[in-house]
Amino acid sequence: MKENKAYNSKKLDKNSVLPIYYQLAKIIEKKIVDGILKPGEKLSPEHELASRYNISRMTVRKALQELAKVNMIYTEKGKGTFVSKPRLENTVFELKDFHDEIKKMGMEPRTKLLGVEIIKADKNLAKKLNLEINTRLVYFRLLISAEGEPLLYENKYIVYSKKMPILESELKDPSLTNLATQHGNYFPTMSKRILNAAVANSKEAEILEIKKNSPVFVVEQYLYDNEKKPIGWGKSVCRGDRFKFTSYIGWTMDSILE
Amino acid sequence: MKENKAYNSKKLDKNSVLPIYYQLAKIIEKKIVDGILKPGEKLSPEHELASRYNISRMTVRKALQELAKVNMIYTEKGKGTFVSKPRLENTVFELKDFHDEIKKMGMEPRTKLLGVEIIKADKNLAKKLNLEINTRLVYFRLLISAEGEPLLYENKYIVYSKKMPILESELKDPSLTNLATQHGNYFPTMSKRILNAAVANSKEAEILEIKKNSPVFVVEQYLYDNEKKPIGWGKSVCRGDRFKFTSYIGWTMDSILE
DNA sequence: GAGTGGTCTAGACCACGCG
DNA sequence: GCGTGGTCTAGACCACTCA
Repeated sequence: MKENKAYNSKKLDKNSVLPIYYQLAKIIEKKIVDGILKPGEKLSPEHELASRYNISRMTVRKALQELAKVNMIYTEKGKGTFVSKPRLENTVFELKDFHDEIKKMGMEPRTKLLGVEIIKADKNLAKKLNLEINTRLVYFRLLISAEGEPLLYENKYIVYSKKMPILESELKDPSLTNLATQHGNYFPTMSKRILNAAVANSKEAEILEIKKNSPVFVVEQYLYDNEKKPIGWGKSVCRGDRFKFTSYIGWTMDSILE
Repeated sequence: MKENKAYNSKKLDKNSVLPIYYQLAKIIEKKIVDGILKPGEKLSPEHELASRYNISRMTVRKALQELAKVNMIYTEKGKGTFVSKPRLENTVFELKDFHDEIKKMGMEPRTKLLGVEIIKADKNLAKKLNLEINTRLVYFRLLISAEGEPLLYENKYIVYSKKMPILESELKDPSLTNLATQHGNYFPTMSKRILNAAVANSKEAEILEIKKNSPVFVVEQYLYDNEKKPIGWGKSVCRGDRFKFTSYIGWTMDSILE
């Protein structure tokens, strides 16, 4: 095709505070966003970019790496580097610890411990945690509120392994990971979460002070140790009228180097 | 502290098919997972790792980069490299195009076009798309099903800018991005999505063949061009009994080099 | 076999954090 | 001032792809 007339190359300022690889990445990004380089098209080979801009190939690679990190380009070994098709549908919704989520919303979360007890696993829990029936578990019931309004009702079960008082400080971080670390001998290394849409049942509605059958998010969390053995399970019911998940995705590189 | 007795260093196999940086990353990962290196602790400086393992510093950096990519370590300029605290609550839920989601579930999606028309923006749409009232929009109504069962009801609005017939092939990818690319003169570069929990209203319930007030996910999507001007908006209602979002997070590096 | 990206080296200079 | 990570160079060899 040879549509690269090359001498339209913007210059790199080697004395700039901005790293050269960043400047180059920006130049290529602009060509893509402006449509000079179209999705599917092949970029010039690395060695050619290196000689064209009078920089080392490693620096070119660093620039391309940044663009690859945000999915604007991809490489195929032995073939070349290509412009990706924009896939603005591939978004991710972040869900951090709910305490953090609430802080992010600009409020101060408060945790109320509704109950803690040692229980024996029933059939259902035994199955979820892949344990024998009657294995002892620590069972937490928590209510998280902000500004006097209940937001979140949580039930968490941790495999019991050591006696530990409930510390006031724990309520500052009632995440499953933290509870398991405090109340179990296991070191959690893996976690699985499932997000469901549901409606509040009578009990949940009462606790959350919403109407029965109001929409809620239900987040289940499984926690595993480094041998993939389950060590905890939790279920959080969040008010649908107070939580939503937002995600942004951009066909730009703005995320890097903020 | 000097707890690095150093000569416990596992050896690197320079003739292995596995890259050296990957072998080193795995060695360090193991030290972290085994608790030899604890969260918050400082790693040996890069130059020290380089000389200890008889490799170049650039290779050490590549190894550390891989670990940083999965948040096991982080660097602080001028200070050093440190082991992160495990944050198993910081998960992300992926939501690709619904067509892809359905395929991922092992089913073959079918899209039915319930209607297309050119409409004029009312007050509500004008506000959402930041346009004048009465601006012309293309309005799509879609129903996506799999195995004879309706799963998803979508309403999408694209800023009208060129006449285009509705192509059969479009229904293979009825994503907002694709529709906007086909039916607008704008090149979408940014997208925002909002995920809500809700209950189906009468109309949605009828179309999705579920009971009124059943739980549903509602995904709103805004699409912008490279000047951040809105060019499309959509609302997808998904059956809560058929969709859930799952996410895994692991304190390991297994994702790299698949 | 020619062209490509993936890995690696052995140096170098810099800006930053801290005492 | 010293130690640290961040950037950069000018080479090298390899494995892969495709004609």
